Amino acid sequence: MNKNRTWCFPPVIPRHLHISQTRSFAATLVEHRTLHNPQPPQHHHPFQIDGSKLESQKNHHNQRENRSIPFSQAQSPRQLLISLIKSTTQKTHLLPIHAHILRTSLIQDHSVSLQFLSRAALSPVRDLGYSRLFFSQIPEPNVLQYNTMIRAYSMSDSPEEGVYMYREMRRRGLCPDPVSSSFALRSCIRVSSLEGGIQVHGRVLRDGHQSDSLLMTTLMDLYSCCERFPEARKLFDDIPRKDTVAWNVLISCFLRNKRTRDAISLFDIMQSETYACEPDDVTCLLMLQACANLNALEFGERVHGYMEEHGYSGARNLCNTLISMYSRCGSLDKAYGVFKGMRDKNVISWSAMISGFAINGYGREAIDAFEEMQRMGVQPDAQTFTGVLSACSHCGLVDEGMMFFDRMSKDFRIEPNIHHYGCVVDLLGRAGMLDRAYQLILSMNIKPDSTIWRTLLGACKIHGNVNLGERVVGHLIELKAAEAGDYVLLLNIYSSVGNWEKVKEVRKLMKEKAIQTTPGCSTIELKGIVHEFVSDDVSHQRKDEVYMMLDEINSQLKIAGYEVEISSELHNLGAEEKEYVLSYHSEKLAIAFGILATPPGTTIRVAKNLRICVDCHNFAKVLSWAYNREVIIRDRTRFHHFRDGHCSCNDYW
DNA sequence: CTAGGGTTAG
Repeated sequence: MNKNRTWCFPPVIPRHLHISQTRSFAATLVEHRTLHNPQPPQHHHPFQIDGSKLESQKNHHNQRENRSIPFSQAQSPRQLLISLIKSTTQKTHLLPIHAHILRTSLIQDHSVSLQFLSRAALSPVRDLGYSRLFFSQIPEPNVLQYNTMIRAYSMSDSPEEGVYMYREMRRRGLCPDPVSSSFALRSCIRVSSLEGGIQVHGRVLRDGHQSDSLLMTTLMDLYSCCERFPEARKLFDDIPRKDTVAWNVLISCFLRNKRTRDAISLFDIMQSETYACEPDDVTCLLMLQACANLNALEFGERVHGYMEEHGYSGARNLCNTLISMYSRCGSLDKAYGVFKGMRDKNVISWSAMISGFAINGYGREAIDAFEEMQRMGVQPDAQTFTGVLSACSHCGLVDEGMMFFDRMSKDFRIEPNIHHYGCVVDLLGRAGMLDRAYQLILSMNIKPDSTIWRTLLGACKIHGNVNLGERVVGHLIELKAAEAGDYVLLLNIYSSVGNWEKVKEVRKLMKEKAIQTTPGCSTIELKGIVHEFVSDDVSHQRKDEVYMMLDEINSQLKIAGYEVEISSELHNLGAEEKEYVLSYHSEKLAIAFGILATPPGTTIRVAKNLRICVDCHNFAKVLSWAYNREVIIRDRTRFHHFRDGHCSCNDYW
């Protein structure tokens, strides 16, 4: 309870403190405490008026002579020195104490030096060089003092020093306790050193600390950060009594390893009778992230409900995650509802809302929100601009986008990062200004990454620019980052201009390099369960019905005027073959399943891992009109809201 | 005589 109590002002520290003076100093502190203790009540509280600190300090000293200190509250000078150290917040206040400790040999007092060390090494002072100096003056540092140093290093810019100190304490014959190992592991995680972590793990086992659940969760974190999920899982299974945090760590392991569906399933498993573990706010946060990845709107709503029941729905970080989840699930109105209901919106809230508008195709609203946030006195940061610029690129607002890009560094002093450049390249590329986009990439003072080249390649595909497309693929190959999708894009560029020779060449190249194409995969959620389809999928339990339904839809849509779009996704197959391949794209299977399994009129929400193709885009457009269904498809980069034969996006027509 | 450790937002 008293942990949070702080002094109203930092006690004045005498320049040259001698041990004889410590007593009066101590008396000051005791008095200080009695003054601020609500019991017994003071008839006159000197600190109630703001800005009168100096004045009250004077009163305080004047009153000292008259005020008697109750004997029971008097403490030893040593303990008071510790309290004094604990209450310091600045390095300048530590210096005279340091001198005093050295002069009086109190440095040998482990408790005193530990307190001093943790003040100097951890926040708010956090001076590593200084604490290192102090540490070297301690004659025989003990485990706790080492731990403090390791902890400080693990949070610093040179975490590897933490591991070094961990080894050093062993050399000095000290046996690290679980806490030492846990801090050393943090250091390993920071530098993602799996070998270092495994060594610490080995020591942990030899020291017999394998039943320490806090240490085990840190180890899980290590393995999951180093992409060793099975090891992390094994550790979790061996924890005898798993608390909520242990579950949370497991969930975050699943999320980090892209096993989103498994992460979601843990929400119910942890609450089951076997484990009887209550999800907390962090669990909810992780669940919402999982929902956003999976487009699992219904499950997200369930988590939202759980949050409301358990009183977490007011937390700002959770609301921000809710905004992101709802908008990334294509439910912009719900996202906006949460946003509007928030009392204290920060940059993150505003940016989340702006990005939400952006991916759902509401460019104007995104820009309005950007203006509004500044009126509310919230300063945009780098990520806010990512949202604004992507809004402009998705909605084809070229002039506005360029203006924001310009103002970003000029008015807001934010240097463009790779994401900003990516948005602008996309913006220029879509608008057909391919050369300008190319020049922009060449002029960046950051090294272009594969994503940015891929963006330009996509624009080359839209505008059928063979020359630049080839150059861009060259850059990707140079970066050793060329993926299957890039070759497919190049292939499509060639076929869109009918260059079959080149198409053949690329195909051969892909075969030689044994490049595996990523299978298209679409998901649709029904009653909280996420169903997954890949092209030509035959694994779904209702596949026969789904295929039959798809055939029926195809014949209905043909009547409505839909034609299989052959010209742009041309591979040099026969026309019939082409039609066959295209008709079982994963998103079509998912949509067919949606029509099959939901009552008429229900909105169909599908998420796809790749970009939607022109044919499927047409398919969805006609279907939204013919079947009178709203269809919302989330592809790799954005949402397509289909209604009455139209789409919210301007990518295809 | 007591000290210190785990998950988490756009």
